[in-house]
Amino acid sequence: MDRLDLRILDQLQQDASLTNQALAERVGLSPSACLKRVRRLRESGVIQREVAILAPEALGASLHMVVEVTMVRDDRTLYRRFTQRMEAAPEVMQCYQVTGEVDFVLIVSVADMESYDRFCDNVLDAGQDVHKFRTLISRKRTKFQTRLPLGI
Amino acid sequence: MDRLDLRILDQLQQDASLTNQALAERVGLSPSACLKRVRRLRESGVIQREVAILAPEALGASLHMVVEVTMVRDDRTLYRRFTQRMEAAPEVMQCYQVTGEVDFVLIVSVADMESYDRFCDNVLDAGQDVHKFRTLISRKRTKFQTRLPLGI
DNA sequence: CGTGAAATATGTATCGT
DNA sequence: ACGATACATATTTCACG
Repeated sequence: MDRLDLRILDQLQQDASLTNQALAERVGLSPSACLKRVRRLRESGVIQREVAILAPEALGASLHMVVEVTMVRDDRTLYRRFTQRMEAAPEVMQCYQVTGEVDFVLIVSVADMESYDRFCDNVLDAGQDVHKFRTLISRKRTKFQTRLPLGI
Repeated sequence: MDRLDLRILDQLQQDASLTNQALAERVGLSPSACLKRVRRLRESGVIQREVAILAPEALGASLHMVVEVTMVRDDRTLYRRFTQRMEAAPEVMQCYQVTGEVDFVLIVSVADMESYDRFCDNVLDAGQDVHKFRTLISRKRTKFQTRLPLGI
């Protein structure tokens, strides 16, 4: 993966709707050479997928929560079951396993408080594996980006 | 925004590289009708942008931090300056303004601990507005999705 | 990696409901 | 106002140099 690949990736991180022609021009390649690289980057898994980012406010999913989860005990099997449950829950946008007093941090998106209450009952408390959790209610998501710093 | 728009959005949330033809077929519209809707959804800002999601591990940006920030005092101007600083920092992927004992939660992506130390010095501590912060080091990001639950 | 031609997709105009 | 069909334009894709 060379400088050209990194430039391609950085462009696509910002705008994946670019045509291959326009992308090729920006990075200084012919369309065919550029396409070959993009395909290789997709197949190798560096480009995981291409997605549309929607405005949460326009869709009634504008309530974001940061949830700090502490497990009942430190146990691999318990952790695996928990992460699988989070994987299956559509409200859970992100799940980080962290070090320290807390075991997991979740980013959860819901329409309203009732939906969040249901989430707590049906997903968080459903496994007898969560000892306690603390919810930080987000009044405002002031930044949301998916662009990783590639250092180029 | 009707059921058809929601189906279009949910498809594009999952895969924005779908051709308009394939998308039209999936939602049961003619290509031209589908394209009109997609264009409208883009122009109205419901579709904010289309981006490539990259594998952080493949790019040496695999260290994720959850940072809880407490400000020196509750002050609108201070908050605005802080959010602007976070907006400008490429390491800050997300910034949530939250209620409770903590004022902000950040999701930060860096290559290594040295980069994170530099970030703390040059960005977090640079404004004399942060009273204290707590870093939760992520050992593993077990889920990362951008797909909002649209309830369809 | 680049060129050029065939295959495909996008975008537009027009008509019908 | 919205969707379908058909046509013109643009893009993708592949064989070859």
